[in-house]
Amino acid sequence: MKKKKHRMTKQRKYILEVLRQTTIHPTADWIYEQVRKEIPNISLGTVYRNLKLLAEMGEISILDYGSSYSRFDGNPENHYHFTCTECDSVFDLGIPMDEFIDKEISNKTPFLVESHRIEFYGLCPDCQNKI
Amino acid sequence: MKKKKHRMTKQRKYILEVLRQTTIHPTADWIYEQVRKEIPNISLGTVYRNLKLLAEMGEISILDYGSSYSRFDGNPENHYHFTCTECDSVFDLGIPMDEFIDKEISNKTPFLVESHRIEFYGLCPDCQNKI
DNA sequence: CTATTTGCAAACGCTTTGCCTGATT
DNA sequence: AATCAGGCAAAGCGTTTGCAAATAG
Repeated sequence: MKKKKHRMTKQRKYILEVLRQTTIHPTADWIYEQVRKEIPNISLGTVYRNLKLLAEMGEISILDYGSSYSRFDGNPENHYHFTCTECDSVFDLGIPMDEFIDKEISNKTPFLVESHRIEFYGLCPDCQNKI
Repeated sequence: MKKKKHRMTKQRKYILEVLRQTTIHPTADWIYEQVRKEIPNISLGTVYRNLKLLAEMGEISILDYGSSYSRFDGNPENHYHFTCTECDSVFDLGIPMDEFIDKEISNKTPFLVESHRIEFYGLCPDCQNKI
């Protein structure tokens, strides 16, 4: 594992700056539009490459959920899931939904919370043994 | 709003059956492969159309995470989010992470939990006023 | 210098859609 | 007959990648 050197190009620097100065959790395209005001000929590919790199560097975070494709669940009831970070399997958790947390957050914040989902991450039994 | 009638075709029926008999939270493609064993000339498009319809009917649930594109966050620290179901805005919640929940789930289940994320859904202040 | 990064455009991969034929009521 | 669903293939769309030229250190 060789450590790579990262240059702080003006593109990278400005992308990070734009992201640090907003709280709207923008899409790549929105960021692209903002950066274009300063660096008109930047390409979308560069934006994507830098967002990915900045996330790897721990400077920002990405709010997708890992895989690119959807998963389907024969159980239509809301319930919690556990995703193994090693093998990507998704399991149902047999623990009950927290009934009160929505109300609690509604009281503590200006948001009216109607539902929530919790995703746990870690190692499934099989992968705990493999490592 | 007119209510549509849904016929229970053999394709739809078998897709639902496959999904009900597994707990692996499969992808559309995996479902397609399973159904093909029974209905060899079914098309992927039909699988997608039915999965979407079954979800609308409340028979199954889809584990994608809403929008098709990623959102980026200038804050690399893990924290909770609130998504407005009306305007799709994403907000940071100023509440602290629950430090103990990972251990609690690790104790109660066979999974080794290393982290979790919680997404709350409901109405943001602006949209509460609009409705 | 030279390894990294960029712009451009083409490719990717999952999902959706249009169109027409076939099935159901 | 009228409506709903399916098969097929093309289109869609956000994202990734290959490549030659540019550039940071």
